[in-house]
Amino acid sequence: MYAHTTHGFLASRDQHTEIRPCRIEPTLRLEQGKILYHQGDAGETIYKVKEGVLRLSRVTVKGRQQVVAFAFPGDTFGFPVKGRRHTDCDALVPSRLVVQSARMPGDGSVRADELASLARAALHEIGDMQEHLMILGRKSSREKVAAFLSTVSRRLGEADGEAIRVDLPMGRTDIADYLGLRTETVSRAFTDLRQSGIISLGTAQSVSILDPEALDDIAEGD
Amino acid sequence: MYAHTTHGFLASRDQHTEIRPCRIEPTLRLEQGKILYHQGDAGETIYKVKEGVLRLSRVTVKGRQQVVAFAFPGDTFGFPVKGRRHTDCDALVPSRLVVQSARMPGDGSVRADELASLARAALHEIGDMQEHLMILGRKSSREKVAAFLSTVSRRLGEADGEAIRVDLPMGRTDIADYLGLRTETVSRAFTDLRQSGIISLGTAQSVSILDPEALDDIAEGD
DNA sequence: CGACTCCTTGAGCAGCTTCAATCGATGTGG
DNA sequence: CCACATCGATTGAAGCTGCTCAAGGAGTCG
Repeated sequence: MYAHTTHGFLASRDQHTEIRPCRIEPTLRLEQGKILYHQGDAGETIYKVKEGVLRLSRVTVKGRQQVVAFAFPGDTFGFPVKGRRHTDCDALVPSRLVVQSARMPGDGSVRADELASLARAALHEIGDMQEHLMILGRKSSREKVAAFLSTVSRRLGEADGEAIRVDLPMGRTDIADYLGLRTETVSRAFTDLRQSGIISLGTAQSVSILDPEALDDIAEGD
Repeated sequence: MYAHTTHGFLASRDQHTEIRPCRIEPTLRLEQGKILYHQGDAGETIYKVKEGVLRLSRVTVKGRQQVVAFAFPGDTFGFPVKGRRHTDCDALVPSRLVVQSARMPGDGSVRADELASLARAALHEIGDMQEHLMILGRKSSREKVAAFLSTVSRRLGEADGEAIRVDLPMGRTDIADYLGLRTETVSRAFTDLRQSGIISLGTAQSVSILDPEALDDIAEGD
């Protein structure tokens, strides 16, 4: 079970779900496992993660899942294309989100700074997805897992002397579906990295990265 | 040599970003093989393809290439992240581009409709990249090549009775680098599809899709 | 404690890659 | 005009990586 880390996340006074009309940025609470939206849903909003981790995924005809992205605190996600969601989205851990408009001019009054914020976030998202493409297309299983751990540790990790501790909010299946692998292969890669002395595992979820530099070397080493 | 089709695209991706005749939209010509920009270059513009095909790619430390995307007529590409290009870009065939600003508010005066056009194109790009992720993560070589041919035929193909004829502007190596495969594997997939009677090959570049429906079935069949 | 879920490990197999040779189209020089 | 060189595409054979199927271990919760 995921023990939520309390460090570093933005604190908010408002713990309520209700949308207050006087506020520009209504927040939303999402319990673990709850679905925010489905692929194909109509939607004109985007979300910014205040706390928690979300999973964006698509399911294929044959029932296999591709995790398109994980959304960490600070990330903006949910960009609709032609007013439709292109992925499913659910919460891996209890999460809090800020809801923002993603309406285009012509649909009504849109503020320029809102639009710019949307554009900037979308551009950032494109950069992230290109990284993901590099991982999927050009890496071995070991390299993929190393790259994944490196990224996650930068987003969720806590310094622990030389090491970095991370409490993974997602299971092996999610990691596999993100990297285009099977859970068995991910598990073997974890074991491999552990036996190389690069990481250590408390539970399966709690990872210590003992040698971040070596991890990055493996991740880069296409 | 690639003979550019000047008419008869089966699909055009032109959004409602009509160029207004009163404004000066600078166009750019790019010869075959010429580089438009490199990864890491500073840039505040985006480009819309009027004619031709561009290749967006990134090179890894070990010299292998990942083709992130192909830009076909009607596509907008080149979104800078934090003012930097995230890929290399070069022309696979002689191309003509429309140059557009991608500056954000704060950098100067930016028109709302320009910004909205940028945002819309970026959102569209995200959708395309998600498709690419699905292809890279969850498909066999045969399925990847089928999905690729299906996409390209919709963008560049000319109807030919039941069949669709396509003149591929890219070589086997580019296709392989796009799909996360080796050229030999791509070649074998072409041969496979040919022997199944789904496609036929004039030269290696000129493909006829004899059974588009069967091709899509293979492409979907995760 | 026992049922459940998820992770790990093992063995065999399939698909993709690797290395190598051949073919075909194109271009060049004699 | 033909011989030859060149580059990309194709084909073959062998090896390796990741997948499949299967069993066992570890943590969780009733």
